[in-house]
Amino acid sequence: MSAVGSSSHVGRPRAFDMDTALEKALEVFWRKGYDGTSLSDLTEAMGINKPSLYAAFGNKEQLFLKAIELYESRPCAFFMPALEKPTAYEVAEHMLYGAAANMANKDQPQGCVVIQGALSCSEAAAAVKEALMNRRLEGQQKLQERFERAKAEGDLPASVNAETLARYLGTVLQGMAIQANNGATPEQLRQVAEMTLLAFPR
Amino acid sequence: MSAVGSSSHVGRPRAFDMDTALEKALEVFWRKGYDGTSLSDLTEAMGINKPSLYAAFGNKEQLFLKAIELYESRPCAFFMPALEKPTAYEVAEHMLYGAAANMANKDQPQGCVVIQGALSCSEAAAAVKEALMNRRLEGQQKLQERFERAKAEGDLPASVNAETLARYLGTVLQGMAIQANNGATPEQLRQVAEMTLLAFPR
DNA sequence: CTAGTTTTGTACTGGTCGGTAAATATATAG
DNA sequence: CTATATATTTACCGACCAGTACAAAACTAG
Repeated sequence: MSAVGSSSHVGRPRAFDMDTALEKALEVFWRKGYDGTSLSDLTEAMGINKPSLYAAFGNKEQLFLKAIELYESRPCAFFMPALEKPTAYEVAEHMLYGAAANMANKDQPQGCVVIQGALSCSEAAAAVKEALMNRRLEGQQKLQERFERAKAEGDLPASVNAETLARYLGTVLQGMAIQANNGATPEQLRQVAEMTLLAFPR
Repeated sequence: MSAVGSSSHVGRPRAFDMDTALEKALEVFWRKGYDGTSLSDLTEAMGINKPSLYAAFGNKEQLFLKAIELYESRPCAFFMPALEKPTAYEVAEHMLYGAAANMANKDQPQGCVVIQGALSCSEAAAAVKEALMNRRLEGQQKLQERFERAKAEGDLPASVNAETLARYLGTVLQGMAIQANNGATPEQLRQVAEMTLLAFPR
């Protein structure tokens, strides 16, 4: 066993950076959706040839799933951080205003790739569609659990239905993606966030 | 000029019904989206061959647009009828509960084809995407105008921002389509509708 | 009947799809 | 240096894409 630094590779070194290539792929999938994105779109945006793409990421489907993982783990992702706010109301608040800022951010495609990546799609995209469905359901489930915890902590009244509250919030967040897709500005989405919070139990 | 009854046609008669064929096409586009639907999907579902499709409907894009027209003029469409309710609150109420029933209706694809037909899509679908965007904006505009009328009629307080209210409602309605796509039941969507109305000015 | 008109099924177009085989290039290990 | 391992480029695969040419079929008009 030889002492190995963090990078001792045999063979020709990769000529591109996998992370930045994955960012490029994410951007294309985000704008065009899974069905609407061709391998040519991807290789052109990533600046690599097809065999390099397949060697590095598997195939189109696996590349998409890796892009989604990147999307959710980005520094600008707002969902998970919002869950950690101290009160249920602040959770909702940060999530809604985070979505308003993020989904209408002009520096990236409008909306949310988890929502619009494969909403209606071909059979070829069925697995991808299901993966995205599960992500959305898991997000809502986490929100529900957070609200159940808030009830246990006395932060929300016991009369509140955590599942309904989570679904209401999830519905607005998902609707915001469509609004952003339609050209809504961050300010307009903030107004929606403000109205949404009016229905929140205090 | 000869007196013409409603049906005097020269040439070989069409062997299929255009309306039912268009219904079938709508169902496919609804489930698979514009990019995800192939001409083979369409001809198979419609029970006709490609030349018949092209002769009757133009091409894939025109067929899609005609299917959307059909969708919006269906008897089960809820949007336009809701606009005619006497009060702003009832407008919102009927729209939300109509959406809950319609979008999660198990007898048809889940969600709304105007929302999910071409959300993220290829360049080939750009015209279709824009047409759907405009439909969504027009719907929200009609809602806004209805709420402005309600303010003029004293049915809504003058302090209400009709545009924001319309956007809030539009956001929830669009979010409901995603929820339905995720398998939400009509009852679950009704609960969302109920919460949404809590934020409505009375 | 014939002439004219439209729809039908079959077969085909050039182009693009996702994916890969094979040869060449560039690194490390010894 | 040689041997080995990995990445690169080029060229290609069969399948499918949206769309169409063409001739046979089925109707009306006269």
